[in-house]
Amino acid sequence: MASLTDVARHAQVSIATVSRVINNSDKVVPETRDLVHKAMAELGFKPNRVARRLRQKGGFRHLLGLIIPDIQNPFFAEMARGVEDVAYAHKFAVMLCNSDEDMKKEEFYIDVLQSESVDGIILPPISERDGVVLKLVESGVPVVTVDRSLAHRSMDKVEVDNRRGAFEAVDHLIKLGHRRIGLIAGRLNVSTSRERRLGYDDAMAAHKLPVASEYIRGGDFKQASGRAMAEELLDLPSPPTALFVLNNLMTVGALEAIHRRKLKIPGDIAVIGFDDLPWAEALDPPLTVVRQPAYEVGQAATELLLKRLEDPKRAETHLKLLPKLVIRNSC
Amino acid sequence: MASLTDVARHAQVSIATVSRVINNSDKVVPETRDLVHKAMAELGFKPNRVARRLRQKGGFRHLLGLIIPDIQNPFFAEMARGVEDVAYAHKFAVMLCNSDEDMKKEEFYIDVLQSESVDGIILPPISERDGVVLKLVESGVPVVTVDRSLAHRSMDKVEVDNRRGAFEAVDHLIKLGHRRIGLIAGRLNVSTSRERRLGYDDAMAAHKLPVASEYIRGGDFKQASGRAMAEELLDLPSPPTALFVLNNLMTVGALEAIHRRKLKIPGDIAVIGFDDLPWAEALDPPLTVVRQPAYEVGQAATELLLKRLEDPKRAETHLKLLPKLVIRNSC
DNA sequence: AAAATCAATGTAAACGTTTACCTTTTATCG
DNA sequence: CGATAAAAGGTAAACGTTTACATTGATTTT
Repeated sequence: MASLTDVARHAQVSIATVSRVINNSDKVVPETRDLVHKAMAELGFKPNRVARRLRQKGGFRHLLGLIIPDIQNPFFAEMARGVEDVAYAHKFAVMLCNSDEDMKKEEFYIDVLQSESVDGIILPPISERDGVVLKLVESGVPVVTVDRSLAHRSMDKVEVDNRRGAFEAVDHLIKLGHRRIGLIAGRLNVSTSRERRLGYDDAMAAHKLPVASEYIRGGDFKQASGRAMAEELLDLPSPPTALFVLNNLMTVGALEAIHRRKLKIPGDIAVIGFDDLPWAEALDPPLTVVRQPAYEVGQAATELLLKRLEDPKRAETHLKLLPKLVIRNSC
Repeated sequence: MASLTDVARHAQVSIATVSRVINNSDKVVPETRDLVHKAMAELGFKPNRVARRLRQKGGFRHLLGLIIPDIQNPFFAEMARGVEDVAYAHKFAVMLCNSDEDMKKEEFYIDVLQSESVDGIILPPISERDGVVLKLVESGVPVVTVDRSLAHRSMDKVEVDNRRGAFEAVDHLIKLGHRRIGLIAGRLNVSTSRERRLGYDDAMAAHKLPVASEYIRGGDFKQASGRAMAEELLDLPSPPTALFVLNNLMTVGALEAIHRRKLKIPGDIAVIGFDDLPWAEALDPPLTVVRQPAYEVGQAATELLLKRLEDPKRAETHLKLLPKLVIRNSC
C-alpha cells in the first residue's frame, strides 16, 4: 500500500506538502495540489488511519466507541443504528462491542477502545455505580451515557423518561378496568428498572389502588426470565388480569408462557411491553407497547458526543426523550 | 496515559526490555520481569494498540472487520454475535459496519478497515460480482465471505445450503396439499436468493407441479417490500394457499399484510419464512421457518479467518452449513 | 535599492511501539 | 586459564503520519 512518502517521491514534492494537500490546508498553490492529487490517484493512495491517529494530538481521530449489552436486543440494535448513521454522516467510524452485562467484558472493551484512542465512547453503564465506567470518565475520555445513567455523576447523557412511560402504560390498564396488574421488572441496580417501577407505583397511587408485592417480580432482562416470571404470576391463586413487562426480551418470554397455557390475549390476560418491537404489528393480536425512541437516543448521544469534541468545555447536557404509548390490540 | 518510555524510566530498564515483558518474550530474567510488572501496575500502563499496529508487520493486530447489511436484521445480528464471541475468546476486537446494501457505504467502510490495518475482514458481498470486494480480495487482505458468495472466485467462505433449505420448505407445503405456492424472493443478483429460488423449483419439479410465474415475486429483502409483494399475491384472482417468504424482514411484512386482511393462519393461508426469528415461537400461531444457523456461520467464519492468519498458505475452505426446517403451526 | 514581509514549500522531530543488531556479563569447554 | 558461546539487556531505526520551524524566492515597504 502506497504511503505518503511514495506519493511525495512520485509527485516530486516533500511529504509535508502531500500531508497539507490531504488535510486541504490552504497553504498550497493549485498547481502543486493538482500534481499531488494526480500522484495520489496514480498510486491509489489511502491515508493510513493508524499512523494518523498515533501522531495527531488535537483534531479528530474519526473513531467512536459504542459498548452495548447485546446487539441481538432490538432496542440496542436500533440505538446502534442511530449512532452509526450520525457517525457515518460525519465520516466517523464506530467500534461496536457487546458487554453482555458482564463487567469483565466491559472492562476489556473499554481498555481496547482507550488504547485505540477513540475520540469518545457511548455506553449504557452496567449498573448505576459501574466502577469501570466511572474510572473511564475520570480519566478524561469523553463519554456519553445512554438509556441508563451513572449515580452521582454529572455528564452528558441521553435518557428516556421511563417513569412517565411506565405511568402511562399502567394508567391505561387501570382505565380499562384492570386492578390486578402483574409487573415483570429487570435488575434493580439499573436506573431504568427502578424508574419504571416508580411509574407503576405512581399510576397505582393516582388511582388509589394498593400495590401488592406478590404481583411484582424481578427478572434479569432476558427472555427466559420473562417466561419464568410470567409463569409464576399466572400460577398465583388469584392471578393478574394484566401483565406489564419491563423490556422487550422478557415480553417475548411472557408471550411464550401465555401461549403455552392457551390463554387468549386480551380476553384472558392483557399485555403491555416496554420497548417496541419491529414485529409488534405482526403479532396476533398486535402488541400494545411503550415505545422508546431508541434510534433518536443513539442519534442524540452521538451528536452530543460530537459537540463535546468540538468544545470540551461546554456545559453538560442531559437529554430526556419521551416514550410513547402505542396502543394496539393486546389490552 | 503512561507510555512504554515512562515504564522503562520508572523501572530503570530500557524500553526494549519493557516491550519484551509485554510480549512475554522468553529472554528476560524473572527479577527484571517482576520489576517491570510492578512499574506497569504503579503507572497503570496499558499498551497503545495504535502504535503497536503501526509498527508490527508480522504477528497479529488483534482487530477484525465485519461488514454486514444491517445490524437490525436478526439474522445478521445473530451472525455478528458468533463473530464477536469467537473474536473475544481470542482477544480480538471487532469493528462492525453496516453497509445498508449500499456500495458507496461498503466502499467507505472497506477503506476504513484497510487503513485501520485490520487483520482480516468478514462480509457478505452486496452482489455476486461486487467490484469493491473483489478489489479488496485481490489486494491481499484476508477475507472470508459469509452467507452470500462471490462469483468466479475461490476463497474461504461459509454458506448455508439455501437450495436444500428451500426445497424442504416447499416440499413440506406440497405434502400438506398445497399446490398454489406463492414465493416472495429477494434481489436476484445475490447468490442466496437464486439458490433458494432453485430449491423452490426443485420441489415443484419433484412433485411434477408446474411453476407459475405469477406466483413468484421479487422483493428487496426489506419489510415494506414483503408486505407489498404479499398484497399483490393475495389480490390475485386465484390467490396462493401458501406463502414462502425468502427472508425474515419480508416475512414480517407478509404477516402484516395477512393480518390486515384478517386472514387466518394456517386456515386461510399457510406461511413459511426463511430465517428463524427470536420471537417466532411467540407469534400466534408460532411460525414455521427454515432456520439458518446464523450464529454458527459467524463462528465458523471467524475461525476460518483466524486459521488463515496463522497460515496464509493453507488451502481455501468452503463451508456449507445445513439449514433446518423448524415445523411449528403456521402451515 | 536595500530591508522587511509574506507565501509556498521543505526539513526533521515526534507519536508509542517492535525488532534487528550490538554490548556486556556469565557460564562452558578444552 | 584463555577462548568461546550463550544469555540478558541496551541502542537505535523503523512504521506513516502531523506539525513546528527553517528556507527560499518573490513582493512590498522605506
